[in-house]
Amino acid sequence: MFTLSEENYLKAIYHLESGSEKGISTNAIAKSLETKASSATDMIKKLSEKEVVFYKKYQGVTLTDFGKKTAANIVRKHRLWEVFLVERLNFSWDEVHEVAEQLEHIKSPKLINQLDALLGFPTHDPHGDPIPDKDGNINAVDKILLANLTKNERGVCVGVHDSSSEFLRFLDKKGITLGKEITVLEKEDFDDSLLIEIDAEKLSISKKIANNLYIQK
Amino acid sequence: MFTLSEENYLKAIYHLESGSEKGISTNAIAKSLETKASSATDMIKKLSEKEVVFYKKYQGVTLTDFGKKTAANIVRKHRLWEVFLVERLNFSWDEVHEVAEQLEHIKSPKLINQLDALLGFPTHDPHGDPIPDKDGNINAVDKILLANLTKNERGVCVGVHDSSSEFLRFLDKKGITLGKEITVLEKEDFDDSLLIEIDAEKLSISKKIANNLYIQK
DNA sequence: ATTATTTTTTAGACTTGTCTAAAAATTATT
DNA sequence: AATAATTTTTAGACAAGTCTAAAAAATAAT
Repeated sequence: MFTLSEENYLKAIYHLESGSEKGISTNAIAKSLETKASSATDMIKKLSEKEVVFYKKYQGVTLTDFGKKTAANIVRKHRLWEVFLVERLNFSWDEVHEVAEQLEHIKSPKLINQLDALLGFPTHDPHGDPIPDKDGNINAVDKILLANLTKNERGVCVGVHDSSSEFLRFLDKKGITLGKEITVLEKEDFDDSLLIEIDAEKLSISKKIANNLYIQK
Repeated sequence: MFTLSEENYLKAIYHLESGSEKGISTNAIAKSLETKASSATDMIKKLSEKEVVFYKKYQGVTLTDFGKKTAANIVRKHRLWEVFLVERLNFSWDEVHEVAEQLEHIKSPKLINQLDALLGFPTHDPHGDPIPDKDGNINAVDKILLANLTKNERGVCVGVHDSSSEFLRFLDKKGITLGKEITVLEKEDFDDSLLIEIDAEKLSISKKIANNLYIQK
C-alpha cells in the first residue's frame, strides 16, 4: 500500500515519463510537485525500495512495470471521478481537478469498478484525456495540436493540453468544447495566430491557444 | 482547516458526547480511536488551541459550538456517502463503513451539496442513522430498542445500534431490513429472547440482537 | 483518612515527509 | 582540459502524530 505522498510522486513520474524517453530527473519531479530536489531524492529512495521505480544515483528514475500499473490506476481513478463530477454533479470542467486530486486516493477497488459501471465505462475524461483500464492500458488517440493543422484542414476538438481553470474558462467563453468541429481558414505568419471556423462562426485564435488544443482529423 | 487526524478525533468526541452528559474522558477517546491516552492528550491540546473543544486538565473535553458543527459536517459527509454507495453503487449496508471513513474527509462543499441533491436529500443513512443538515442539526427519531417492546407490541425497524459487518450480515440472512414491520409475540423470561413476527413468519431473536435493533412504534 | 488503583499528563523518543545548507557529481563553457 | 555552472545527494533539523515509561492527579477501597 502506498501513502498519499508516494502516490503523488508516482503520478508525477508517470506523467513526466509520457513525453520523454530517458529517466526522469530529480529536479523535474521536484518542480512538478512544487517541492525541493532534496525531498524528491528522499522519496525516490523510498519508491525504489518499494520497487516501483528503478533508480541509480545521479541518473534519474524510471517506473517499473509495477510502478506504471500503480500510477495508471491512480490516473484512472482521477479521471473517472472527473467524469462523475461533471456528468452527475454538475461540475464544470474547470472545477474538477482539485476535488479529483483528493478522490483519486480513496482506496476501494469495488468503489472504482462500480463507479466505472455507473458512468457507462467512459473512455475519456472531461478534458479529453484517456482513462486507463484496470490493467493500466490506455487507448491512445491520434490527436494533434490545432497549431499543427494547415490552412483549410478540418478536425474535431478532442482534448486540451493545458487544463488550468483559466484556459478552460476561456474556451467555454469562446464556445470551444470537446466534440466541436473546427476548420482552419487562415494562418497568420507574423504572429502564428489562426482564423478558424467553429459553429459556422469565424474566430481568431492566438498561437498559445492553438498550442493547447488537441484536434483529431 | 483540519487534518485527517484532527477530524477523526472530532468525530469520535461527537459520537461519545451523544450519550453522556459530562465531558468526555481522555481514555474514552483513546479507546474509541484505538490509540493511547497520551496521544489523545496531545491531540486534545491541539483541538483546544483550535477552539473546537473546551479542555481543562484531568477533566475531559466538551465540543464547542464550532466543534459540534465541524464534527456534524463530517458525520453528514460520511452518511451521505454511505447512501450513495448503497443506492448508486450497489454496495450492501455492511460494506460501506470503511470506504465512507475515507470519503468523509474529502474537502469540497460543492461536492457534498451536489451529492445531497443527486440522492434526493436523504434524511437517513443505510443503517437508519440521521443525516445532519448543513448547519449540523439532526432530525431525531424517537426510536426504541426492540428489547424494550412488550408482548404484542408492534413497530417498524428503523435502525441498528451495532453496525458491524457481522451483525448486518446476520440481519440480512434473517430478512431483517429497515422498514420491515415487527411484532413481538413472546418474551422468554429465562434468557430474555424474543419470538417475533416479521413478513408473516415467526422468528426467535436473542437478547443481544434485540438490544441492537431500533424500532419506531 | 490513609493507601491502593486508575486515569491523566509529561517527558523523551521514533517515523514520515519536509526543509536548508553544504558537499559531491555531472554537465556546460571557455 | 580545466574551470564554471548546474544538478543531485547528504547531513542535520523540524513539525505532526504517535509511542513507552514515569510522574502527577483523581478516584476507589480499606
